[in-house]
Amino acid sequence: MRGNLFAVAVDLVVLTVRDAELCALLVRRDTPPFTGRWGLPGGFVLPHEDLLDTATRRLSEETGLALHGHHLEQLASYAAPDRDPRGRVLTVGHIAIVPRPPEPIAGADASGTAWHPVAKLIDGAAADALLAFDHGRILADGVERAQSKLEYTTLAASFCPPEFTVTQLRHVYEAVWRRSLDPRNFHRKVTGAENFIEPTGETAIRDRGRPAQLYRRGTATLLHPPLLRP
Amino acid sequence: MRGNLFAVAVDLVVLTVRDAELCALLVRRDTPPFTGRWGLPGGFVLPHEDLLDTATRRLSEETGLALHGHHLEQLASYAAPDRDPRGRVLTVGHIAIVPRPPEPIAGADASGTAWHPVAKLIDGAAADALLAFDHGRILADGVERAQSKLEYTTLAASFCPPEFTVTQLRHVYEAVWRRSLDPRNFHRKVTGAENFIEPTGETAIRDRGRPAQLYRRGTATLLHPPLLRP
DNA sequence: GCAAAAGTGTTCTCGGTACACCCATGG
DNA sequence: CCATGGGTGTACCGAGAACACTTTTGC
Repeated sequence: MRGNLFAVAVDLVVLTVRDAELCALLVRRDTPPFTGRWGLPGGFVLPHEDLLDTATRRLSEETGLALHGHHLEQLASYAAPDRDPRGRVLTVGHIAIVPRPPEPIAGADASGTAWHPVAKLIDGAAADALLAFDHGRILADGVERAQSKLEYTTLAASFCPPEFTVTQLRHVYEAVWRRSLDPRNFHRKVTGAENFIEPTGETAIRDRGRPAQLYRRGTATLLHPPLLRP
Repeated sequence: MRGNLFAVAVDLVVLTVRDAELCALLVRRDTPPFTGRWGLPGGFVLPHEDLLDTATRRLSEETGLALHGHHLEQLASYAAPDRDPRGRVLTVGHIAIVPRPPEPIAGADASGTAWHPVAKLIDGAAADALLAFDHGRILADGVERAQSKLEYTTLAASFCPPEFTVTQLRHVYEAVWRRSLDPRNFHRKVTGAENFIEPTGETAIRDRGRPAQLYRRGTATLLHPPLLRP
């Protein structure tokens, strides 16, 4: 068909919120190229796999978390001729959103697998050079996608455990957007949005202050009306 | 590195507005597979090319239009194992926006190259089966992307010639969204948006009615505030 | 009772919609 | 002067921001 062929890989921007910070999962590379540098989890697409199959498989292999209910979507493809010193490799970036997982990461097949706050990886002056390959760019694109999808979809709930409070949900928005929001207006907006979250009837146990109502994810995927960044 | 390699192609959803309809450029295939069927223009990525290079080259080869100022962006990648009967082919879909071009299409290297209204290609019951490969899906994704980008970017101006009237711009919105808009409110919104369009000082010649002010594209790429679909 | 956090009500303002109205041209 | 389309003014309405206020718990 054509003489010039590509290896095709999938890379994952796996995002979660820990301690009020948006974090990405990185693996320390133990083989060339870029040995010793941090990079995105990922791997090559096998003969029978579609792209999301590969992404799902690698996510479970590297985090030990099966993808039940976790959000996973394609981001963009990267294929600059010189992006991999080994030869022509096209990678399809994906973003995955997971609730804060138990630690250490169970079942990970890479020894050096850790969560890193994205702020330092993106804002820094020489941020591009911190990660292997063009993973700094892919990470930045993934974070931007997540930030904008919080506005008009219910993606934020994917960062939360099955049952959560409105305040927890607000902390997700604040961590991803890196802005603080008015708790009172936020409360009204998310409880007013159609099928964004639905009350369980239970309340959360707290050390002090009024107990908060618990909610679970609703059926909506699009937000009407959207929650725009200030 | 890995035994399983892919051919990598680029496919183009080239959009324009003709006679108040959103149209896509299709080519009639004269080689297998899908001989005789319509498909998106596109081609394989050459060894030295990045994805946008291939897209730019194929756009100019198939439409005769150089990409000066035309909008071109990546859409998504498609790599289902059975999407091409010849073997494993990954294609990176792109969308290109062009002003209404002179006809017939000059310099096209494919004899059967024609504009088709997208409505019939997408709405129809068996719309998926009309085009070669998974091009029906790629086209639908491209149209959806264009529709949503009209809301929060200045993309609509890319459908217009260098100088245009507010009414022409409104016809773009109406064709892409397939909704009619209030001409008076539309006028105020687009002339009020920062750096969306700027007046040339000239007026358009009309057969009847008050002459319209001419505008050119402004410097903004994002729309503040956005123009939301009703 | 007091502190702390959840949740509600009220006011102001701004952007969207609907639509009446005026302007500039050809015939 | 009339038809036609370009462009402006205005009144209403709903959503967002700011913030005072009430509720429910632990100590």
